[in-house]
Amino acid sequence: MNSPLPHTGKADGTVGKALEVLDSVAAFERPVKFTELLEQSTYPKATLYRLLQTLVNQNLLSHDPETGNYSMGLRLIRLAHAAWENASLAPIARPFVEELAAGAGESVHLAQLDNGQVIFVDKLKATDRFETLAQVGKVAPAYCTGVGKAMLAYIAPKRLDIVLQQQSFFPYTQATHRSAESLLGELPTIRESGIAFDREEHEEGIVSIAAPIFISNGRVIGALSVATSTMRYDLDRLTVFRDELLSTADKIGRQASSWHFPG
Amino acid sequence: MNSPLPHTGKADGTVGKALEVLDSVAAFERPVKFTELLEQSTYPKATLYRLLQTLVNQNLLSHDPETGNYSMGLRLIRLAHAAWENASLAPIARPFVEELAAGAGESVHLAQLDNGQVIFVDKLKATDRFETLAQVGKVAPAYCTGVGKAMLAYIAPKRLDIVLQQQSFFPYTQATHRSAESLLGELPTIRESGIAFDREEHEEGIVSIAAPIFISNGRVIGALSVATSTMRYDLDRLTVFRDELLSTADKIGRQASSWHFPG
DNA sequence: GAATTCAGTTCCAAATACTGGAACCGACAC
DNA sequence: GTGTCGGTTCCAGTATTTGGAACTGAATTC
Repeated sequence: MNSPLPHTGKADGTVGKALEVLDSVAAFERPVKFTELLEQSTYPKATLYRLLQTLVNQNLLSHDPETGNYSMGLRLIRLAHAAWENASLAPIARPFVEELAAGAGESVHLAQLDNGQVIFVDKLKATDRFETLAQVGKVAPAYCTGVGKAMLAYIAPKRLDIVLQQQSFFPYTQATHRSAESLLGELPTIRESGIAFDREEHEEGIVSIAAPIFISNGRVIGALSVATSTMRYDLDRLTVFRDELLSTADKIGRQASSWHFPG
Repeated sequence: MNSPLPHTGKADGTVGKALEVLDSVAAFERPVKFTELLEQSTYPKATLYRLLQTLVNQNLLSHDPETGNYSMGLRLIRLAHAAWENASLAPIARPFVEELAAGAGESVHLAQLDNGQVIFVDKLKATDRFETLAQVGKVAPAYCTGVGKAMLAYIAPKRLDIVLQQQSFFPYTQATHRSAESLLGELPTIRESGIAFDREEHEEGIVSIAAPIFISNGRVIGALSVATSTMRYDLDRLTVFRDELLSTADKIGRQASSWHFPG
């Protein structure tokens, strides 16, 4: 479906290896056979086999004996529910996000940074009745999304260095930043205005206006954006959302602080 | 928040142990300190410490150095997205579920069986605009929910034995089955009608009518229910949903079969 | 302000689990 | 019947994990 996945660094211990395999199953985005995994893997047959077996035992993968296919396991969904409920910004932010979405009449995205990637923890679209949750958990690159850049503009310099390493700078569109330098050039502007734009950098025809969310000690913990299509709003007109967006981001930050949000 | 969690059997290898720890963090449903985990754990201090460290490295947990709290990691959400997208029934069933929800004007739940527990992979409520996804990933006992019993009625006898072991038979309400025998007594009735009822067995005031979903080889892969409150429908009147429910379950099953759904 | 706790972290030799080459198995094809 | 190709199992060598005990540093008591 899409391009180069920046891959996690060190695989410490067996657990790391198992997760690496789990990721590689996830990357296929469909049920996958042993052999397919094998040729894609650095591990020898026997090792991979045992790793898969462990994952299946643990219900992190499921294995259909009839077809020999491996697919993702339901235990992940259970675990993620716990993560979403009490470690993501989403439940705290929910009411504010709803309000913003209703007012704006466009999609609102709530994102956090995970390992140099943007991960969407909530998405709401005022119009569609049902659309939503197919999207939660989706990831996107940080360097070419509004929410991503909004967060990068404010993270600690040493963390920024690490995160920059993890960016692929794959040129999704004409407007995509192609290098760390190019991206770094934009960050001061973002800091000045407190707002980041996605100028069709990730997907042709999609633009967004994003704001960072801060916790009381000054750290960024997430970002919020209003995204829309160039069919309905051009870039300049996106600023109509600016004030609402900033005030919502602020409210979420306050709420998170009073909840002792981890970060 | 609720009662006894039936706990996974064997912890094979390091991966199993790590996941056990991960589960125990999840069970707290809030950020948790090292010590709290320690007293709850069977592992010695040093071991638990290293296990936690590994999980944090792997982004399955996050650790706030200021407060010393551990909480669930965002990587789980990313992984779960993959699981939800291509290993759960939800994306396949979505359109049918929407239709049913719209027609019924009540909540529709789509569930699968994981390790003897019911896990909700989708929930829709026709009325609320936003409610939904806080619920996806939630688990419930199989022995006292409509969807759970609908599935139990059709799984292979040897698998049923295992699953029965995993039930706690905790008496949530007056109507809850208190033993395997009691539960087994109901299953033939379910098989005759192709429909299972939740008669306020899990929660006072909540009732549901549920139907199993079969794949072409005859195996149950999930269940679908319409749930409502006794304020609006009493048990008998729930049967108004029967035909729609059965036909939707059937459509989902067909669709899943043609997609070579794992199971 | 020295003495005592206590949470959290590090050490290290012993115990254990993981590794991967090679051999094996069963199904299908030729 | 023989060959090939997924997939699974064996087993000795090796790398990881283990956990008692000792350490650190911050907070609490005396």
